[in-house]
Amino acid sequence: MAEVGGVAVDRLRSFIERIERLEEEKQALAGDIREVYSEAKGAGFDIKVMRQLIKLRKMDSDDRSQMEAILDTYERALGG
Amino acid sequence: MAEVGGVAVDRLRSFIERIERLEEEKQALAGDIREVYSEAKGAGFDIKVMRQLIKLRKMDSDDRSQMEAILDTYERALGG
Amino acid sequence: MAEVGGVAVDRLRSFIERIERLEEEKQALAGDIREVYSEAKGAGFDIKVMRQLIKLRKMDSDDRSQMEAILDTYERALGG
Amino acid sequence: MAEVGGVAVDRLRSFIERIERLEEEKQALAGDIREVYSEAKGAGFDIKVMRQLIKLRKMDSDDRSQMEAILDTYERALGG
DNA sequence: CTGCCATTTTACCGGC
DNA sequence: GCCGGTAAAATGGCAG
Repeated sequence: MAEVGGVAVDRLRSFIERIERLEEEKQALAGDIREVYSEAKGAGFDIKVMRQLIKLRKMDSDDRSQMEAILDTYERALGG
Repeated sequence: MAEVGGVAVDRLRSFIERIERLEEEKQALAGDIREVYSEAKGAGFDIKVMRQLIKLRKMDSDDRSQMEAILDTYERALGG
Repeated sequence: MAEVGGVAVDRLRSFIERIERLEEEKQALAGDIREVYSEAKGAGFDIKVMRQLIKLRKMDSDDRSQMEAILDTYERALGG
Repeated sequence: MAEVGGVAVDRLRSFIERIERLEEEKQALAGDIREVYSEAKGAGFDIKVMRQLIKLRKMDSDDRSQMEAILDTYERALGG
């Protein structure tokens, strides 16, 4: 029964299990993050503000990456 | 036939047609945008760079909005 | 800096501003669409099902056998 | 500025950095998952169908009548 | 035709 | 417990 309707069942199962394992780990991390927020809230911080700050910091680093990408493109264009 | 299975058919149809009309207009604008890019390309500009520039400008304005949101939140928190 | 690369900078700026203007309008329409969905939701319709209906209507001459999927969804929606 | 609001700023920074670190790890896992899908695609599997399978397996005791939808999709996939 | 990017859709989380 | 908004996933479209 290695093939059903032309599908390599074992291979498929293997891929799916790898993905499921990784998603479990991902969910665990999501849980950890929630805990940290919760802990911060307990320490008197405002979760909403924290999320906003983190978002802003991420935006800034995205800005920097984007700027670098543009410079790269320019360099390549001038070099070519 | 104003109701089928408890569904107000005419009302539903009306909503759907409004949405479809708006989406048509949206698609028309997407077409306009593509034309401008195309025109710019014809004038010798690099579309990829243009997209990057526009993205960066948008990020900057998002940054500003986000910063304002944080200040708002702080103000509300301090005022409360 | 109006003269870097000849008059190109001004030309580029003009293209970019045209695009940004068009994208603003596009976003405004997206907002209008969201509002209609919201209104429909308030009138008791199932937004998810509406989206599928609209998608189907767009297919038209395309593979209409997907209608089965919509019907299934309806059944589920009506049954729930 | 370490003393604004007492020691609070440093405490806040610590929480935020913990969260950012965890989110980085989460993103890394998301990347791993994408790679597995990509590998599966290279092996000839249909990613869209795989996603649905995984979704179904997660439901388990939940409304399993959705299995019909998956089966429909399979039929369509096998037919195409 | 393939990979990448934007948009759209779904799912989650905090607030009320 | 529900709703609204916000972040993640997934699909579709465009450029190369």
